[in-house]
Amino acid sequence: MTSTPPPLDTTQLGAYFALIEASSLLKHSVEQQLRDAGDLSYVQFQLLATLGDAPTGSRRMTDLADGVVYSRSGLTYQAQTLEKRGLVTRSQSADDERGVTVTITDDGRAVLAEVFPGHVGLLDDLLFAPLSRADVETLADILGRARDHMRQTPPRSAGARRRRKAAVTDDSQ
Amino acid sequence: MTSTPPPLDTTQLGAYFALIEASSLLKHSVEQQLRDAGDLSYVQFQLLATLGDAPTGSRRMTDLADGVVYSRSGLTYQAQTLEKRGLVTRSQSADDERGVTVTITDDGRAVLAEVFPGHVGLLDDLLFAPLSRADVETLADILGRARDHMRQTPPRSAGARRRRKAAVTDDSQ
DNA sequence: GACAGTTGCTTCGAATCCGAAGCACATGGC
DNA sequence: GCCATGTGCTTCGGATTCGAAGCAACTGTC
Repeated sequence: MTSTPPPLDTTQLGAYFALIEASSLLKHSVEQQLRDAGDLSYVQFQLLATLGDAPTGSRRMTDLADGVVYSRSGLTYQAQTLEKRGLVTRSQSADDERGVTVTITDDGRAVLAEVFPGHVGLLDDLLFAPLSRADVETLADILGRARDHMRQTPPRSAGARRRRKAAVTDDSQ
Repeated sequence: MTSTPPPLDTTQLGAYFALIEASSLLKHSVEQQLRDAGDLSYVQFQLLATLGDAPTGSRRMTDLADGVVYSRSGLTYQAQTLEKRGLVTRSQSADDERGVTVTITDDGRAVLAEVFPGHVGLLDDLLFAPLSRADVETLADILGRARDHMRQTPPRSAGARRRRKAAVTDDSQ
């Protein structure tokens, strides 16, 4: 028997629903903007942005997948798509024969630059408009803690083959 | 083009990323739990929960779609799936011949009751564990406002049929 | 009542997504 | 070196998703 069907109180329920709804609404809108502005899906944008943010402009597949919270197979698919469009290149990792390093190209950076203003504008309109500066800071703090906690806490029955701790590979030095 | 790439400051970026990442991580974990506990996808759970929450246990398709931020066609697909499993029924609306009313069945409620404890438990572990009571309240407030704002603000291309883009030049008539 | 425009839902096709299985390389024990 | 096991990525099959197009019913105007 389930000992106690632990009822979430109204506040918790409200926070949970607000989180899910807000992120869904935002994601949908952003997705449309990205599609219009640069024919990118949300994941593709996230990937390009992640790569563009990296010092070397490149990352390993697994790290990318973890970064954007995506399945490995899904990432393979998207990486292929992006490669076909010339926005990234894929090459064998230097130190690990089976590793694949994904690198953003100049075209990729160009597309990124193309969509970014609109992206930011949309965020301002939809997400930040009704929020004060303090709200945004608080939000970043609270959700940041939640995210960090979830990243550390493996799902109860992680079916994954094995969870490996990140050994931050410091690139060229 | 926009000559001013309005740069989001670090805090805004942090809030945005935290929102996306937190909701993604949460959604993925919840999805697994729902799959294991009751063979439900996240949307299906949302639909059942929405119906179970309604006084009459039923809603119109469009209202459901809006509620869970979903496409109409996607909802049709899921409603069919749920109907095949006997968790909901679909019937013609009384007042509108073309409207379809979806109603949760006893089996549907049973499945809902089956997965709910685990669902709540997971939320406690993943989302609420690192947050104080005040955090949760604040979160509900801020994200609630953001959600309400987004619900009111039609996306630039709302997709409604009557809403035609100005860019389309065939303004026949 | 007939008409045109609108709305509710479904069908259709194509894209995207995931988990499981598979392949290739890596690593440790012998 | 050789095997067992672990890890990185891809392939495969199936499920899910969306937008556009289509059909049926509603609405207002005349």
